[in-house]
Amino acid sequence: MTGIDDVAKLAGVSTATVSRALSGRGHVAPRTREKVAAAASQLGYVVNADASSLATGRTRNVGVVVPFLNRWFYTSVIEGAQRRLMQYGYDLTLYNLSGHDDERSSVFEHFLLRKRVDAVLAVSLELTEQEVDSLHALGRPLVGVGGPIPGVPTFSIDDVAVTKLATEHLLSLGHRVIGHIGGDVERELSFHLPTNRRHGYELALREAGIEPDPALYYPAVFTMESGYQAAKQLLGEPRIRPTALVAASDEMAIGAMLAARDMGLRVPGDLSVIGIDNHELAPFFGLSTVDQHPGLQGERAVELLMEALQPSGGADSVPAVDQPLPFDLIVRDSTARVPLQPAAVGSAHG
Amino acid sequence: MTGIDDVAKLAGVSTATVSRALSGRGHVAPRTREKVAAAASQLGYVVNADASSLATGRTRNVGVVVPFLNRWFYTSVIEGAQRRLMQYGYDLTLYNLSGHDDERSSVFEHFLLRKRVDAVLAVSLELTEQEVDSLHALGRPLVGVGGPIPGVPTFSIDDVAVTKLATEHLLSLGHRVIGHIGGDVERELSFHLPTNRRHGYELALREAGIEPDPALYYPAVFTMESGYQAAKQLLGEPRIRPTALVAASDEMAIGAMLAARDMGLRVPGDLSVIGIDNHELAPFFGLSTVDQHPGLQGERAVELLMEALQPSGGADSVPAVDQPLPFDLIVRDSTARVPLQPAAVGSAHG
DNA sequence: CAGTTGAGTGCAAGCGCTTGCAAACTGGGG
DNA sequence: CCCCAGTTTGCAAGCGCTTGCACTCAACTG
Repeated sequence: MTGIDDVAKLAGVSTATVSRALSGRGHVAPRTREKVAAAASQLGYVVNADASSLATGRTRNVGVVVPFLNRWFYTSVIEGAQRRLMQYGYDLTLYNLSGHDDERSSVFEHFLLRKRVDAVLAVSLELTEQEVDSLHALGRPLVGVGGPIPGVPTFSIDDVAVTKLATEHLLSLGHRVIGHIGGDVERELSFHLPTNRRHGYELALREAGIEPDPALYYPAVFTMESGYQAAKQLLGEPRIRPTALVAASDEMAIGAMLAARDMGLRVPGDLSVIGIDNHELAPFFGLSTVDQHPGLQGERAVELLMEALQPSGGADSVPAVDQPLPFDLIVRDSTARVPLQPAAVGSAHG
Repeated sequence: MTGIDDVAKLAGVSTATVSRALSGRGHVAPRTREKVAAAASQLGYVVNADASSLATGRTRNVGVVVPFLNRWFYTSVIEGAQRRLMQYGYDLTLYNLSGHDDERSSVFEHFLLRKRVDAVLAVSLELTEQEVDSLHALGRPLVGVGGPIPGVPTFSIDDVAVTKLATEHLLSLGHRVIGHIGGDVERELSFHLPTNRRHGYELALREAGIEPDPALYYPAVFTMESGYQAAKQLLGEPRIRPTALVAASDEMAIGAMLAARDMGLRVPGDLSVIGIDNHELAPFFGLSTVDQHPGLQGERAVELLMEALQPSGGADSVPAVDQPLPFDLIVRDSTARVPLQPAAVGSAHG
């Protein structure tokens, strides 16, 4: 393995100069820099990350912790984060918490704390105060995505506003009986997201002068199948028949569309459906939705992390507040004007 | 930050003993070991990974390289790999190649080569000889998953056999006119996978005495939407009407099921559909498929990597051959006996 | 022209851990 | 009681890089 000494020898300078020339730190004469660069590339020299880390205390590596991996949202965030990290010359070490609880503590105690990473990005994780403290104790910046964490700078979309927007879209199309398929509050994984989304739905209704009917809400678990079943319940109820459904995620919304179809309802002819996410399948199903740009969330989080890693200011240079992220209504084919009531058909056409 | 010296002082021994006691290498008296362990946990000491790596040359970190992240197969492999790595006490550094080509060379030149990882797991990647060489030059074991790489130990499923099995399932149900939705050969990303799967399909037919009809094949790109469109083409052709479809992936198969439904065909009443993967959505859609256990693939790959990392034997201790992986036919609701021909209905019931 | 400044470079002391070597100790056999 | 083999421990030399400090030298300043 070629080391810095080999390069120094070939370039006819000291290792100190090689280090400075290659890292760009300190003063090096342009000609010297060229000589060093030439020698390095001739030898195929790449700096040993461990030695460098040991000497500097910086690893150029950030840890990304996710509660699940096999979900579109998380992989999108990771992808965005990775894209940016690579531009900054950083590696990404992945910690996946899916599985048992002991895996979680294991991650925190043995992996993250080993000084392996310069910073940590927590995706949709509600960290305990203790976990936040242990991370802070290491002097490692920590940024969250997907929801607010007390004492930690985070990025998240305003779940209330997002669902409110989706619901308002339906209201603007004339819908008045709007159902909601939301996350099961009992098993809220993160940030009261299901609750917030339900609040947004109810808020929009109330502002439109409609009192939310509990019978129009059905809990589900953020999967297509669960959305399917929830929709069947909601649509099968003969006493209250919604003309539109807002689902707390696109996967649930797609499940609802399939359920509607299986029940002989046309979307959007008989039923409008809107989701939240802009999942990769949304275009295929023609699903109207609210895009929450998860890739962007990852990118922004990394940018903040990099800022916090600047020596100027230190870990406290970024305020520990939650920053709202943009979201956009995307109207496709699953939402339309409210169907004319049977009774009204004649008059409308007459 | 507490270091090994602090622990040594507290335990009343030398740093050498602490190191040996904590790592389990070398002889340490049981009582000493206990004292050290107590001291370490009292101080919350965790070994500095960089220093340890520098001293030993081992990083306890493996690099996992994937061509895409946002695909069920890849995340499943990663999840499996991560699970095992964590058990071995290893970290997983993720390199995602999706995006531009320069990202790919960047990964190889600047990231992987920085001695950051002890070993590399390449998922569904056709590496160039040069890339393999540069990895080998580092003395880092390399294992592949998802297809054979010359000179590299790999795990992969036998794509020919898998599709053959799926097709034979259909044949055993009496189907004789079976269509195939396969990957587009023009844009084969990895390992001639689409071609192999098509071969398996054709092989099964030939063994059953049926000559494959090119008109029954339609290329697609492994997405639900693409499968949907391919199925529409295949099913819309009035001259040859398949009674069954084998798709090279579950996502395409699901797209095909939706297409069939949109065309007024019942699955499996009028059309049987089978996919390959056992995608997480397969159960919901009742899709018959062939499970290829991607999580297991990741786990097995890690096990092989760990074996190759054993000092006994070195990087050459594992033979550079492709090992086949198990796969299982999973019959759900999308496949059934071939529908009785209209002409045969009377006679059958008569 | 002496004094000041700053660029450019090298020396060498770490960074925190591992491990070869040797010393110290233990116990059993002759 | 001495010697030998085996066990337990400590010393100290790295691992490959970074960087404070000191030095040289050229370009300015007044």
